[in-house]
Amino acid sequence: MTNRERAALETKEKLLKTGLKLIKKYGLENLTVENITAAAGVAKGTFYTYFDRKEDIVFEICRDAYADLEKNFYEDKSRDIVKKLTNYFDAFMREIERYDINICREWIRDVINPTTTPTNRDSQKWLFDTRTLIRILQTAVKNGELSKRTPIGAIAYIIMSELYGMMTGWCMSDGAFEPLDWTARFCELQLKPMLEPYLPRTKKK
Amino acid sequence: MTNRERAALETKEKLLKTGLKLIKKYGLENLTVENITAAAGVAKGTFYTYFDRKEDIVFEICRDAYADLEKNFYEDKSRDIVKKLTNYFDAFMREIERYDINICREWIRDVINPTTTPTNRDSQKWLFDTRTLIRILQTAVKNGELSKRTPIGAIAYIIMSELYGMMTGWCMSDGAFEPLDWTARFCELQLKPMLEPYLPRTKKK
Amino acid sequence: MTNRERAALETKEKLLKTGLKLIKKYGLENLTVENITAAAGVAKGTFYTYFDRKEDIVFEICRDAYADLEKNFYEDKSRDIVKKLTNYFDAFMREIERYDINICREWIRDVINPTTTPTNRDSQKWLFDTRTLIRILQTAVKNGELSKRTPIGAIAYIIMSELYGMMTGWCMSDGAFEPLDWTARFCELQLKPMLEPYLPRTKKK
Amino acid sequence: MTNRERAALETKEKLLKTGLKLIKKYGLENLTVENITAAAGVAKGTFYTYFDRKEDIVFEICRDAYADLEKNFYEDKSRDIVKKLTNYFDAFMREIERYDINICREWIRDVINPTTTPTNRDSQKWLFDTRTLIRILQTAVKNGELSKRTPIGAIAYIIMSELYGMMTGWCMSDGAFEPLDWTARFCELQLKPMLEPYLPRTKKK
DNA sequence: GATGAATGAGGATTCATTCAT
DNA sequence: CATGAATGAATCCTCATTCAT
Repeated sequence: MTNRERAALETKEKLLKTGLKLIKKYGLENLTVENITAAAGVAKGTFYTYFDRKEDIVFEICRDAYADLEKNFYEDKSRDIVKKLTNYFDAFMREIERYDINICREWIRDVINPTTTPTNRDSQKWLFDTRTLIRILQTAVKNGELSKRTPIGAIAYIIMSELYGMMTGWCMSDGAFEPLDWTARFCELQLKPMLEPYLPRTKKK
Repeated sequence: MTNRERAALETKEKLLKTGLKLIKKYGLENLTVENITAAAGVAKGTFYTYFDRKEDIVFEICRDAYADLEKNFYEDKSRDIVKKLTNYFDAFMREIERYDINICREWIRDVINPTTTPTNRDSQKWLFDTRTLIRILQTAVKNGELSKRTPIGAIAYIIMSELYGMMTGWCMSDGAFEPLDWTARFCELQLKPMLEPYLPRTKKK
Repeated sequence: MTNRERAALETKEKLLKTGLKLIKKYGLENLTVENITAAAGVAKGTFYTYFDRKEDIVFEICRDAYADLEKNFYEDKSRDIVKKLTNYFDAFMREIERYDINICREWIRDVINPTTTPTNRDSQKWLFDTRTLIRILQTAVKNGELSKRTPIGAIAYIIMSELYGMMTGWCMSDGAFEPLDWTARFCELQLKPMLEPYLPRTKKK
Repeated sequence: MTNRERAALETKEKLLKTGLKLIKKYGLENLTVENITAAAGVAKGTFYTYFDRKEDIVFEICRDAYADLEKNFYEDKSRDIVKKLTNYFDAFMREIERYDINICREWIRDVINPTTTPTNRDSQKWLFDTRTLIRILQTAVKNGELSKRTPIGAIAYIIMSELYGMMTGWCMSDGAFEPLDWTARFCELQLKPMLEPYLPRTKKK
C-alpha cells in the first residue's frame, strides 16, 4: 500500500467516524454533507470521492461490523443451527442497539423510502443483510445442518422482515420494546418451529 | 347543517378520496399538494382549510375506518378478552392491507421520522392507535376482563411496536410476509401468555 | 380583470423589464435568478410563478414585440410578397439589434445548445420565429401571392437559418457585420430568386 | 525524438482521437474530462498535461486539418484569387461537415459564449480561422493578386461572420441548409463583388 | 369557505482544475 | 510524464405554506 492509498483510507475513516458521531447526535436528516466534511476537516467535494450519495454513509458505517458477524457465524462451534442463528440474530440486534437509534432510523427509512437508484442499490443495509442471511443458510444446507429442500429465500425474507419489524418497534417504543428479549423470544417461539421441518433427523433413532 | 357546511364537507371528502387514490398510486412523497388539489378540482389553498400539513391527509384518510374498529370492539360479544383483542388486531391489519402499501409506508414513516410539531401531534396514526388500544384495555379493566394491576401502558406500547413492526415487514417483504398469519401467530404465541397473568380466575373453580 | 389579476400582470412585467435590463448589461449566464428577483423587488420563488426555467425569460422578453411584427406584416399594403417579406425581415433584424447583443446571444445559444425539455419547447425563439414565418407564407399562398406548390417548410427553414446565421455573424463581428445591410442584400440576391418560381405570373401577359 | 517524447505524443493523440469520437456522439457538454480520459485509458490529470481547459480539445482536434487547408491554398495553382478563395472556403466547409454537428456546435458556442481567458485565447477556432484568412489575404496582396488598398481586416471579418453564420444555419437546419451550396452561392454572389474593386486590372487591356 | 399569488427556506451534487507524489 | 485525491465554487428550482382578497 502506497502512502497515497494510506492517506485516502484515512480520509475515508475520518469521514465515517465523524459521520457516525454526528448522525448519532443529530440524525442524518438534520445534517448537511457540509456539516460532516467540515467536522472531518476536509472539503465538501471530498465526501463524494468516497460516497455516491449522502445516504450511502449510513450503510458504509456498519459494513465492516456486519461483515464480522457473518465471519463469527461461520466460526461458531455450536452444534445446532438454530442455536447458531440465535447467536447470530442476537449479535445482529446488539449491533443495532450499539449504533443507536438515529442510525437505526436511517436503515429503516431506506427500506420504506429508498432513495436508491439501480446503481447504488448495493448500499442498502437490508439487502446486504438479506443476502448475508441467504449465504448463511446456504452454507448450513451445504454442511447438512439444514435439509436441501429448505426454502431458503422465503425463510430469509420472513426473518429479515421480522428483524426490521423489531427495529421499527424499537425506534418507536421509547424503551418499552427490548430488542434483545424480543429476538430471543422470536428465536424460541418462531424460528425454531419454522426450521424444525428442515433439521436433520440424526437424533431420532 | 347549513348549505355551507354541507359544501365544506363535500370538499373535504373530495380531497380525501382523491388523495387516497393518488397516494395509493404514486406515494405521498411523489405528490405535491397541488397535484392533489388539482385532481380534486379545488385551489391549492383549500387544502389548508382542512389539513394543517400535507402529511395530515394520510391520517385523516383512515380516521373513520379505525374509529369504527374501536366501536366494533366494544360490540364484540366474544366472552374472552384475548379473543376480542385477537379480532381487533385482525381487523386492524385487514384495514392496513386494504389501504395498501404506499399508505402504510407513510404511516410508518411518521413513526420513524415524525414531521410533527406539538400542534399537530394528534395527526399521527400510531399515537391514535396507541391511545385507542389503551382505552380498550382500560375498558377491559373496568369490565373486569383484565386485572386492575395490568400494566396497560407498557402492554399497549409493546403491542403497537409489534403491529408496526409487522407493517414494516409487510412493506419490505414483497409478499413473503403475510400480515394476517403473522398477527394470528402473534396473538396465539405472544399476546395470550402476556395477558395470562392478568386474566380473571373465574373459570378456575 | 380583477385587482389580483392586474397585480399579477404587473409583477410579471416588472420581472420582464428588470430582466431585460440586467441581461443587456451582464448577460444571462452571469445572472442568478435571485439577482433578477431582487432587482425587481420580489421573492426568488415568484420568478417561477411566471417562468418555468431561468432561460425562458429571454424568450418572453420579446414575445410581444415579435407578435407585433407578424401583425404588421398582415397589414403591410405593399403589393409584392417579396417586398412585404423584405420589410418583415428588416423589422425582424431591427428588433434583434434593439434588444442588443447579450440577448441575441441567448437566442442563438438556445439554437445551438437547447436547455429545452419537451414541455417548454414553446419557449424557443427560433421555433416561434419559424412557425410565424410558416404562417406568413401560408397566408401568402392563401392570398394567391405565392403559388400553391411553394415548398413553404423548406423555404422557411432556409430563411431562418440565414437570419440566425446573420445574428451569429453580428454577435461575433464586433461591428464589422451590418445586419440590416446584410438582410437587404440577402433579400435582394437570394430571397427574390428563391421565390421567383412561385410568384404569380399576372404580369406576364 | 526520445522515447518519452514519443510516448507523450501518443498519449495526446489518444486523447484527441477518443475525444473526437465521444464529442461527435454525445457533445462536449455531456462529457466530463474523466469520461474522456477513462475512455482513452489515462488518468484524469493527464488531460491537463496537454490541454489547459476542457474546451481546448475541440480546437486542437481540428488544428492540423485546418493548418493543411492553409497550405493547400498556397499551393493552389488557380490563377484567380477569387477562385482560390472559393476553393478554400469550400474545403473549409467540407471539413466542418466532416467533423460533424456536435463539434461544430462547440466551435460556434466558443464564439457566442467564450469561456476564454487572455491566456488561452489562442485556442479559439474562430480567431485561428480569422488570422489564417488575414494571412491568406496578405499573401495575396504581396503576390499582387489583390490591391494594396484592400481592407483586409474588414473583409476577413465579414467573411468569417458569414461562414460562422452558415455553420449556425447548418446546426439548426436539420438538413434544410446545405452548407456547400450556400458557400458556393456566397462566393459567387457576394465574395466576387466584394473583392472586385481590389482585383488587378491586368486582364483589361 | 375558496382562491392563487407570493413567499423563501433549503442543500445536494457535479466536475473542472490543481498539485503533491 | 502520469497519477488521482482533494478541492470548492457555483446555484437552480421545488413546493409547502401563508394570507390578502
